[in-house]
Amino acid sequence: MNGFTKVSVPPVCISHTDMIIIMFSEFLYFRKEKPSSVNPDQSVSCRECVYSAPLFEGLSEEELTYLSGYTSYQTFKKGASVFLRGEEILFISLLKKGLLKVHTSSHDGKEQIISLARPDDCLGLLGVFSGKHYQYSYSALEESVIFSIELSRIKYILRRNGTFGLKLIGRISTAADAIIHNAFEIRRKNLRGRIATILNDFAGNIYHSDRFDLPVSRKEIGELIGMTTENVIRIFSEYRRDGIIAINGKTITILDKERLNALEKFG
Amino acid sequence: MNGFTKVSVPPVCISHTDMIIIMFSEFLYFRKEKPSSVNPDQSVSCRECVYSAPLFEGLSEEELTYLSGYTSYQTFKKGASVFLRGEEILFISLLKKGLLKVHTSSHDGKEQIISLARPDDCLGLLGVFSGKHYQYSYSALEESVIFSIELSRIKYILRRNGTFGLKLIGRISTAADAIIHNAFEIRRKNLRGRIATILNDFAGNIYHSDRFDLPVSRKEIGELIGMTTENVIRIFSEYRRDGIIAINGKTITILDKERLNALEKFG
DNA sequence: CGCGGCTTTGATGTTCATCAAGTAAAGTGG
DNA sequence: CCACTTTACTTGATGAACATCAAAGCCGCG
Repeated sequence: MNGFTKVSVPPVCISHTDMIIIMFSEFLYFRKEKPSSVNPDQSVSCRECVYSAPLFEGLSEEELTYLSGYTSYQTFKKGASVFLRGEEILFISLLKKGLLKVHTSSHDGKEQIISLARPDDCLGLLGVFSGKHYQYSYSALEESVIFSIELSRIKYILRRNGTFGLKLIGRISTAADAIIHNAFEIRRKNLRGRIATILNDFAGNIYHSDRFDLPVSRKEIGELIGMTTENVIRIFSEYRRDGIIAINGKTITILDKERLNALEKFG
Repeated sequence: MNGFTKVSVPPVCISHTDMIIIMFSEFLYFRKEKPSSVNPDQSVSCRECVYSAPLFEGLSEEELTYLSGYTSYQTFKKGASVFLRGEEILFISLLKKGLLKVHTSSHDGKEQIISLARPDDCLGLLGVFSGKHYQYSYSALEESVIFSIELSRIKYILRRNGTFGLKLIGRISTAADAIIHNAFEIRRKNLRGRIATILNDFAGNIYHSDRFDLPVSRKEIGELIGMTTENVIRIFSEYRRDGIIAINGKTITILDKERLNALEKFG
């Protein structure tokens, strides 16, 4: 029903003896489409990933080894679907590199983007413990690398290590709170303010540069901040005419940060 | 800074020998204003409350007894402030009876209501594990009873009982997800649909009756679903003219549920 | 009794979505 | 690789939805 089937394990992971176990685990599924491009970069390993993720600080050596034995990773090309709404959640997934959109479509077919997932974000964390299925779909906006740890193994650790639970709760809370805060902030703002907000977000929080390539279409920006494609474009054009930004296709350069900040606050 | 100071412990709780300990605990604070009316109803006890709350299912007798020793309760009159944004979170609080609004005001002074807290909801659960302070304010819309369990004691249990942690995570996830889902649903809808939604929410989820007294002003409804007071009233009037609802001051009667449902879906 | 907050209605203007139409860019199949 | 199709982008015109402003009645409260 949801497009899952077994597929070859990424080569780096196969080299772990531990990983062999996974192949026989009833919990192991991969997406029907082959991983769009398995990253051959040998510097990325599951063990290293688990060991270095801030989420797992405080776990014992033993626990880390245990988890890394049930970890795999996949690379997704730009545009590829990572998880679909309704799929069963079998992993805790950690975005290691890239950018995802978390989205859903309402019954009348209109797409809504709930949030963007950035490196070190966990995927589906909200839904994991309140339901068995993803509540939103996840799609790659850039080439993205995702580490997946079997959910049942995480739960095994959770039951034994309350401190880890506290940490995970913190993770979930922070992520959820950011989404909620954002949703209400966006709602308060007029269209000019919303565009200013998202531009500052890309420049400040995602790309850390005043010049960046938009990873999303104008339409997707509209879906993210609740406005129509046409108005996204209109306000982009307006900001360009006013010398606040420069636009070259997908490339945006912020020219007048002060006015943009003022616009973010007051529309 | 935030209006906390010691105050007499509610009588029922004082009767627990365990509770005496609380009085000397550095963690014990009560609000500066006396609890607006301490409920003398002897049928409500902290022990009973902790034992019966679904959140605590699965805890051992010992653990329950431990927690109930660090539990107190307070009654808040309609309109009273329960927690203020920015206050330190010292308790996990459980709304036992009544209705609260979870709200905040933006820097330009406009109020926004994030959600309504119903009986059995936990207060500030989102913020507890991501920060030390309440992110939103909580105010009573009806006379409300709140049980508070010392946060440090909860954490003590959490570290030792991973299953309880899993349960709490589920709680947090579910609550956060409901808020997020709601926020995006409301955003999709036009004003007519929003009013229909909130009327159905009051009738179906809160009062379980087609006839109920609105616990909020028209202004607050606007703050909750993102529209102006005037338009809330206008659409109320429109629905009354169309025979969908009857209005008598704060009393609302839903007359035509089918049309209301249709309006909720399609505006 | 008078004041302030809540409610209500009408008039007005702004903001924003929709529609339409055209250009550019990007994928697709022969 | 080119013709073809589709998708993304852009601008303008129009109207609908919604906020704002104004005015008046109502109610509770000190």
